Amino acid sequence: MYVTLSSESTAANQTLAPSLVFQAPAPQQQQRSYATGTHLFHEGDTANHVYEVKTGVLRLTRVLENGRRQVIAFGLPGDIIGFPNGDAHHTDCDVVATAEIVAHRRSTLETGAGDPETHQRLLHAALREISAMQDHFMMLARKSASEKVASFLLAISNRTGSPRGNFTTFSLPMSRADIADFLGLTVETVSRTFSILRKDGIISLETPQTVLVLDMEALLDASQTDD
Amino acid sequence: MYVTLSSESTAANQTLAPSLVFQAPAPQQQQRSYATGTHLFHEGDTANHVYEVKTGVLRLTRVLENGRRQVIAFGLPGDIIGFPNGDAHHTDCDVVATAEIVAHRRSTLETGAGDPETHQRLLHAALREISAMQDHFMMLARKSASEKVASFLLAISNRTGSPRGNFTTFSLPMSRADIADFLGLTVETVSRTFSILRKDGIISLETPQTVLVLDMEALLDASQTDD
DNA sequence: ACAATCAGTTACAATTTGATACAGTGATGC
DNA sequence: GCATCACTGTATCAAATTGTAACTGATTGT
Repeated sequence: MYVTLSSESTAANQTLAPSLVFQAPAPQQQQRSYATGTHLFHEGDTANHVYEVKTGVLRLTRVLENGRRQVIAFGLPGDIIGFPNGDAHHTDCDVVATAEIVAHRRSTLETGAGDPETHQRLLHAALREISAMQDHFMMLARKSASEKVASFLLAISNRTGSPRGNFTTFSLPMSRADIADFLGLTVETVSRTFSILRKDGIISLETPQTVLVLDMEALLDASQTDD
Repeated sequence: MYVTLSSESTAANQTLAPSLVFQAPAPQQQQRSYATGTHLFHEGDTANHVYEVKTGVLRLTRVLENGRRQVIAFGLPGDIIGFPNGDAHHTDCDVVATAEIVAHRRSTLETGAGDPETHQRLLHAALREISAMQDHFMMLARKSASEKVASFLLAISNRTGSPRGNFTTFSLPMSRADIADFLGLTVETVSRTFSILRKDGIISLETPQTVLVLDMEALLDASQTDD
């Protein structure tokens, strides 16, 4: 049981989707490029595909009536996103940094028909997603602001960082507001925490969007124990 | 991308599970009863089954080294829990209130072999799980303490409540500490918030574990807008 | 019967985070 | 060139939540 926002049931007693019609073996799925700002789908759209990110960055968001927004996840290279609930997407999805994406038919996820190997791959991606989200729960609920920001930088660094001398550098294509809405903080708090990390000599910002990690060990500490 | 606690990859580039050996059609899965306090599995255990809750309440938890604990979810009747990541469970699972449970083989989730209908049902449960967890993100990150507690009571009420005159009543088999660790609060804050709801005439506690909702409308308001 | 323990509750102080306001910077457009 | 706008960073103050500690009532064991 989770505390869902609407009253829609999360129980297992909902009706099964009608079995899908047979489809001819899928042609080789093609990779397409999407520019920054492009919407891949909106909340409520019929979900025809799940998306595999090859390069670039996507952003999954949900918005409440009162304007409160949550960035559910960022889609980095290697991620598969857009898992549907029933027939519909339940988040919005935008491109944050120009992305190369492979779209897989939803039927490939739901039935093995035509491409059992990809079916398995997508199924396992969904299970891995559940596991990763469970970890993220702990982060949202049990970490302080500075731990959250440090953890975030560490995660991006591990996924997209490249070495520069003894240091590691990476870009943050998303805005401070996106980071705040992802971590459950305000922009001010995110900004404050970046400043502290700079003053402590742990990171350096070449531009607001370019991070240089000066002391990876300290960043790791900061992600686990509060200062 | 999520901010996972360890550095384990959440990317899609991990190796595929070896294809599973053929299994004879599953015999009718039997329902078993588990007493309060029983452990269904621990973090790291090999995952052989996923569990469908028929009656009772389960609790999924993760613990950090420093003692911080997160209750990931409660398993209420209708829920399917214990989705594995790779071969292993990534949470602990305990019985909070004596439960009747049907165990489904993991292979039924991962391959359709033997029981394609249950395979579909489990797959859809996993996708519904992802959606429900995304909603829960917003709750953990963007709701105040009182909104969280009200939302929680509302969710339990909707799932397990029974009418008593014009009111609704239900039991809370989990401790205040469990509720706090589920909502990302402290026990004191949970307790305080219960008291406020009582003083406002929204709920009444016959015992600390038995809730009577006196004003469902007000509880719904409290779950969405802070007082 | 009595002490010990534990869950829950309450009060108060301490701390963190959020809200507000404002300044600096770079991009865009007229 | 200059105004405008979006984004970022900083400081100050207010509000919410946590931490600490004390207290209650129920339960357990001796």
